[in-house]
Amino acid sequence: MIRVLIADDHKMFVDGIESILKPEDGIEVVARCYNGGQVEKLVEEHNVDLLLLDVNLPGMNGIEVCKRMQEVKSDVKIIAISMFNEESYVSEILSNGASGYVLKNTGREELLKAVKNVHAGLSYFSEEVKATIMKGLMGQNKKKESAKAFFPKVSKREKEVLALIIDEHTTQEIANKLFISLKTVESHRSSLLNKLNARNTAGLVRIAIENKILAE
Amino acid sequence: MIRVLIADDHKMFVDGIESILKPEDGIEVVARCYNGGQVEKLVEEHNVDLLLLDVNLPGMNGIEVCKRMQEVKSDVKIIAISMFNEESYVSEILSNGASGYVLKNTGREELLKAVKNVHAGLSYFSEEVKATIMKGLMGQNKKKESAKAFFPKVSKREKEVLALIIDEHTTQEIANKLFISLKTVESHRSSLLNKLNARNTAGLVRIAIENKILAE
DNA sequence: TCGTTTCTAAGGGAATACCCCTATTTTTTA
DNA sequence: TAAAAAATAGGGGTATTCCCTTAGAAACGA
Repeated sequence: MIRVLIADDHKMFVDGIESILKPEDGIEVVARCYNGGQVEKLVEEHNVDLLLLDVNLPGMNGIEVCKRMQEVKSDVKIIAISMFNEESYVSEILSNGASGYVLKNTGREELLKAVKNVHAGLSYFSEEVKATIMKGLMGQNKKKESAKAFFPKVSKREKEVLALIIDEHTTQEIANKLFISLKTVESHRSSLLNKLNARNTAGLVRIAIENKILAE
Repeated sequence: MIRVLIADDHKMFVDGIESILKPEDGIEVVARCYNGGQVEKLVEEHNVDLLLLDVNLPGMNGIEVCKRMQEVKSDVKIIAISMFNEESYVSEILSNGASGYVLKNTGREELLKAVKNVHAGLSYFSEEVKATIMKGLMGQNKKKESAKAFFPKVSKREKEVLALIIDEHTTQEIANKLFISLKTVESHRSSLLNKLNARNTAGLVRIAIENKILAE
């Protein structure tokens, strides 16, 4: 018997899910709630196996609930449900412990399949959700390039120096490693500060990492 | 007519793809090659619309070829083909311009669908590939946590100081902002260097960002 | 309440980074 | 082939970080 808790602030929707799951053998809806804060308590009280969790809950949202569940009761499986097919929601909640993600326009058969799959230790995602993620993956590069363009290009030697700075080497150590003078390395550091618009080493490292300067 | 170039170092495999595509109306294999270096030249010479590209090519690998194509001929569509359903390969090549990713065990119908979809401006991925990516998304969190555990916990005040360091403030500026003495901030810096096992500011910033110390 | 951690702070000194300037040689690119 | 960019390097000085040691007060957990 799969013991299910439904958490969604739209009552009509909770009823809808329940009416789909109720006739099914082997599935029992043991509780329902309309905000995130109650989830933890109900999971304990009703010995819940699987949580159908709305991503956009009032109060404590779905992502926070997921994190909390991982900490206190990581054996409860979670399927995220959402109105929105948003890449950021999907990746956020999946990396915080959800095993499935279905959209609210999902039909009866698909929902049942999701519940059974996830309970069996597998994962389940709507086709649309998978498509969104793949699309996001493809888009990644373009955003980077537009952001990158704000910096004058960093030369090959500068990148070498930058890499060694990030790797915690001092100017003297860098000079020794590259067989050049201390003053030359200082020169490169100075250019880097200018080009990346940094005030000091801390900024240099942060900007270099955030903009993946070394990965070009 | 879709003008196709096949790039794969296994001749038998190239022949296989060609035999699938050849009988098809509207598709023509205009060239084939067995290493990455030749791709650019052949694409120009044969006015190629779509490139079927092996990810693991000798010499210049598929990912590099993709990057190059985006720079010099971004209207050529690319479908990546690979023996391996590896998350890193998939995300890498997709963020570098490929519109599809199919595995080498893909059947005739699926390959044709991929070619037609991608040529029409859509994308195409094998089911197994989509599953791999989703699985990868789910796994992200666990790795982070295990890495985090290696550090002693950073106190609240230390995090404030760390944040300001990363934001390019000097010790004096931080002291002023937090209404504490210069020496106190130095003390916090010193503890941070110890706790995060860093040699200097550069390391502090890198380690803090890589391990998302401030996001806890 | 008692130990532990955290936050606070200091002196003093060595090491490192940052800034200004200039300048030659090599490499790249238009 | 001339101009531009990159790599090299110096002098001289200031600012900042880093290291060592010590230590009181506050907050916190058991």
